[in-house]
Amino acid sequence: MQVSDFWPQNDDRAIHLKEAHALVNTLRSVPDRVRNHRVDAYVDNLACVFAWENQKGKDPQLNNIMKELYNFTVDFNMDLKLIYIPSKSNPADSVSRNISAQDCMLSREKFCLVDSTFGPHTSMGSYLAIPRVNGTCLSCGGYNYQNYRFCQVCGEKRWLPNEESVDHFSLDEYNDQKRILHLESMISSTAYNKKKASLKKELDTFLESRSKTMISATPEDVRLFLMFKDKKGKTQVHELNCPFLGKSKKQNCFCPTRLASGTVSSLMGQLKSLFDDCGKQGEWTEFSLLKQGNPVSSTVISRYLRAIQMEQSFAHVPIKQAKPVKPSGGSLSLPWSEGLRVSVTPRAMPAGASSPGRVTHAGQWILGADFEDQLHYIWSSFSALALDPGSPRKHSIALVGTPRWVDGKNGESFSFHMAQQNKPSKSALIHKKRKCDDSEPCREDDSWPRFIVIKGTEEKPISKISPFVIHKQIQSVAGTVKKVSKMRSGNLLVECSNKSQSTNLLTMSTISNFPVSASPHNSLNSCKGIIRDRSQYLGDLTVEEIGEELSSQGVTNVIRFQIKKNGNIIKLNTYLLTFRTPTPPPSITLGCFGIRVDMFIPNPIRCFTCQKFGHGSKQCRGKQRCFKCSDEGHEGTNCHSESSKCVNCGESHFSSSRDCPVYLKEKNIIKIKTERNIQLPRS
DNA sequence: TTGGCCTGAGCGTCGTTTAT
DNA sequence: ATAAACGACGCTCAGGCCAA
Repeated sequence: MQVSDFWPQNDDRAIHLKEAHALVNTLRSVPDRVRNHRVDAYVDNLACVFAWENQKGKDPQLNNIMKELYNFTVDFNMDLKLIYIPSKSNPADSVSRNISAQDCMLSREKFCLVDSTFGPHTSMGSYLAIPRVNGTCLSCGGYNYQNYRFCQVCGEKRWLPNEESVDHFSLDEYNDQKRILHLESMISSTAYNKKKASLKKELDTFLESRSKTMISATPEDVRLFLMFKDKKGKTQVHELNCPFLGKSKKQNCFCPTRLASGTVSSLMGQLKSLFDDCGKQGEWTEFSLLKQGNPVSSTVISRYLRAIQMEQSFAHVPIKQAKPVKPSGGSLSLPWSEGLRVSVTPRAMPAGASSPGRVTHAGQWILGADFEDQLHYIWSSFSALALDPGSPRKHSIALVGTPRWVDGKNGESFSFHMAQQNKPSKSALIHKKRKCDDSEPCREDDSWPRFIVIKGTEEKPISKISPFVIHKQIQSVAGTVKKVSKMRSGNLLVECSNKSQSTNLLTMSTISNFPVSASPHNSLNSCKGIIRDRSQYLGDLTVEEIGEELSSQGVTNVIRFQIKKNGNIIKLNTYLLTFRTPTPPPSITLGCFGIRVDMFIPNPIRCFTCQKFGHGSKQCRGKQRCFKCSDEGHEGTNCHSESSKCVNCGESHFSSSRDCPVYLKEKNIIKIKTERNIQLPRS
């Protein structure tokens, strides 16, 4: 029901008086609806709201209207509550800004001018300010201006004595209507519109079953409709442990069939268009008092689509129709992220071009700091193949992930783009895909972050959120995880059992409407290992070259140990490798030679200022002590004492001694920490 | 043959960067 | 400061494919 009225043009009262008066008039116009009721009225004027709430105001005129309003509520036994709504969110406001019928009227002077210039004319009826006179319609008996060709009351064509007069305003309504219908039918006869009409019918039926219409539908209704459609899909989405993972066509397994993510996206487009057509346009305003806009524009729906896309990318759903990829001159202009899934079929590797350590397998997950190198390699090898005229062109590259990067040093999230003008895309799907050759199953690798840190915000740290809510949220996002513990910083440390849990947790952005961020743990997801190249397979290769060769075996960084002897730097045959897995592999291959990998147990850090273990001099808050005599106030280089005393154990040896019992104890703690991959306090 | 699923091409819009 | 160029993205639509 819509009630509307207009103020006289000469009403120059202040807007708050008009608003208050309008409220009184509105209530008066619907007495039966408000009598004996509690009424919430949305008003876009704060002065009115405050005057009513406080039962007084500064403006006597406003107070008079409020008294009138009060009397009305008493007479009608009504409990009235005024709620403020900003003008831009107030649907009634937009109506009041529309052109009214009165606005469309010609003034008497303008009408006479038009009439004298163009002669007698038709239609417009009540939209003209001139009275209808001189002439009665034979059909309805209504009064008309004598030369009108059509009755101003019923629209019937009238016989006129002067048919020859020129009528510029007359329309060939019949033929125009016919043409409009023809044009309309052309539009509605297209396949797309037929589909849309069919979809609308289906949506109407669905909404009817929920006692809703398109006008009252919410994003939740739309999501339920999409889920209803989802059940009719024919794309089989395999579980991660299904042997048919990555296979196309229907397989003989119990994995569910769903709508392809592209179809869901297409459906969303059609639904959005349908809601637009019925007047529900613009962004969905979930948090305003009056929910309005297009429900398909809601974040509920876009998150649903993202989830579907993610689910199907994890399930390696192959793309049915494929198009060739055109490499853009070798320049890498892809947004990158942590946790991208790279899907490259083995045939994408040009024969002979891939060195043994660099083959990227289908379904491989690229994580962490070596991402850039790997992506460069994939892209260059792929480009090389695509540019090769003899290429069988049956390979694919697909990168799917979330554009987010976590700084390994500071643990901060920031967006990143390389060789890219614009910001990285929000879309998870980064590059077009080509037809997957499913002759070879996709291989899972285990380089996914097992330990995820979930941080709250300063306003709402994790500790302020109910543990039950946290538990439920983690359950809903990732299922039953291996372990959840609280870190000393107050953040949550979640240990995942499988890759999908890890990936799902990394997408978590809220817990109970409070923003949180999830990122891989900085140290627990990687480890270090030692290789001793006694046979000198590696010769004089640089660490960069070695790192590149070993990257496919999970190596993200290589450091070669060296010592200083007589002022000369001597390179040792011991290498420190960083792996992107929580534990190092027992061995790796250097080309065709296997070599054992030992756990790297770092030496305890001793502070050069206070000589205590566990921190460096940069973080030291203690006083300067001598490593020789343990006295305060001077360094060991300036020590003239003949006796020695350890700062840590008090025995007569230098604080730097490797035989110090405190040093040995520290070393043992670090060994336990490293071997069990646990945090220092627990070890 | 028909209807529905599925995907990619094309187009328009918007935001950002670069050139003038 | 402004225009042009560029890329990302959303939406529309057509056509291939497949099952009933």
